[in-house]
Parts: sequence; structure tokens; C-alpha cells
Amino acid sequence: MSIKQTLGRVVKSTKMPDLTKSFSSKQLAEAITAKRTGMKLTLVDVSAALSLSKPTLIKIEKGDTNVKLTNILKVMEYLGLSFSLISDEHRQNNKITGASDDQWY
Amino acid sequence: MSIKQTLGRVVKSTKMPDLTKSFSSKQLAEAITAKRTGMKLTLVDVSAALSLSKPTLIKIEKGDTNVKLTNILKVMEYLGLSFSLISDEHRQNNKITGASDDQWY
DNA sequence: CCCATAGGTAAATTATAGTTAACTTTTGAT
DNA sequence: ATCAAAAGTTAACTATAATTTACCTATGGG
Repeated sequence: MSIKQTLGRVVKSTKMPDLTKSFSSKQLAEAITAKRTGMKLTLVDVSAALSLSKPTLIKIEKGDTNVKLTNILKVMEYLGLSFSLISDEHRQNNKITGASDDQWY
Repeated sequence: MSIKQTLGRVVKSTKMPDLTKSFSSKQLAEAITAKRTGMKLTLVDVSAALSLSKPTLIKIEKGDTNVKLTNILKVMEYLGLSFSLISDEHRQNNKITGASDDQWY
């Protein structure tokens, strides 16, 4: 048990959003909050670990997109979250057609 | 055929990166460039459509992460790209255990 | 009820992203 | 080899994100 826990800090954990739903900044914000609280970390914990200010963290957890990508990526990496890229028009049914793949868009 | 094409603008299309590989800002940048050129759009086309400056677009296509998330999302939406979120520790083998799911992290 | 701790907000300042405009380089079609 | 258009760079400027510090509120344990 960590010292912090013995000092009685309590971080209520929030529910992880459904990551199968289509991306939105709100979903990202919720996932970050859920991850952080699930790991029993406070805003100040993350703030200190990443040298990121608390107001900026709060902006991120509120889904404000007027934040530098690098700051969001730092938080995500720290919490064990990451992106994957989806190309909307990219066909799932990727059967072999013999055609060249220069029409993927 | 569009007027632009009759004016002889040529946009060389670049290859789409492998979207199954793990996310990096470089991968994102490459995907954006590949999508844009695949759609035969110039930087100025996108710049004009989104009211975003060319230097900012170039930063994005170079993988510079010191860019506001909102600007990246605008470009991605315009080109038909999107994110999905991945929780690193989230188990794939999600078998029914009867346990409550408050230990997802 | 206290009191400590976490979340959240506000104002002033600093750092820097973004824009504009002009310019250079690269590219490819003819 | 020329020419036009696309990509990329630069510098000065403007807009605004980020920080700092200080506050306020909410919550839960004792």
C-alpha cells in the first residue's frame, strides 16, 4: 500500500466508456478520466508526473479540443491509452481482386 | 472532370500507411498526406476548405504534435479519417467471470 | 460537525500556435 | 528546357493555449 493511500486520499472511479463507439472528443475525455480514476490517480498526481498544469488537464478531461495534441498524447501514454487510425472508406471486405491498391481512398 | 483537373493540377498520390501498426504521430501524418493526395487535393484546397493556413497543414503532415487537436480533427474529418481509442490493459479475453467490471484498468 | 483532500475556476502573465504574405524549391507535363 | 503549379520555408504579427497562484466548492472520513 502506498503512502498516499495511507494518507486517506480517495479517488472515486468512474465508469469506462464503450470504446467500440465512434470516436468523439467527449469519449476521449471520458476514457481519460475513467482510466485515471481507475488507477487511483488524482489530477495533481498526473499533473506532477507529466509537468502539465492542472487547468490543462481539466480542459482535456472536459473534452476541450483547444489543446495541443502533444499534451493529450502525454496523458494518454501515461494512462495506457492510445489511438488507432481508421480510414472511413477503407473496405473491410478486403478480398483479393487482382486490382492495384491505388484506389484505396 | 473538374475545372481544376483541366487546369493541369497534378497531385501525386502517396501510399497509405499500414493502419494496423501501432499509433504514432508520424503514422497519422502519413495517413493524412496519403488520404489527401489520394483524393487529388492540394494543401491549398484543404486549406481553403477548412480555413486553415498552409503552414499549419504542413506542420500536421510533418507529424508535428504542437498543433491543436481541433485542427487535426478538422482535417481528419474532411478527409474521412478518424480515431478509435484503445485501452492498453483492456483484456481481449473478456470471458464472463461473474466479477464486477470495476477492475477494467 | 470538522477538516483534509480532490475537483474545479479565475485572473494575470508567459509561451507559443496560428496567420499572412512573400519568397524559394521541387516537380512534372509539354 | 520551360513553365506553371504544388510543396515547403521564413519572418513579422496576432491570437490564444498554458502556466502560476490563489481561491472556492464538494466530498468523505474521523
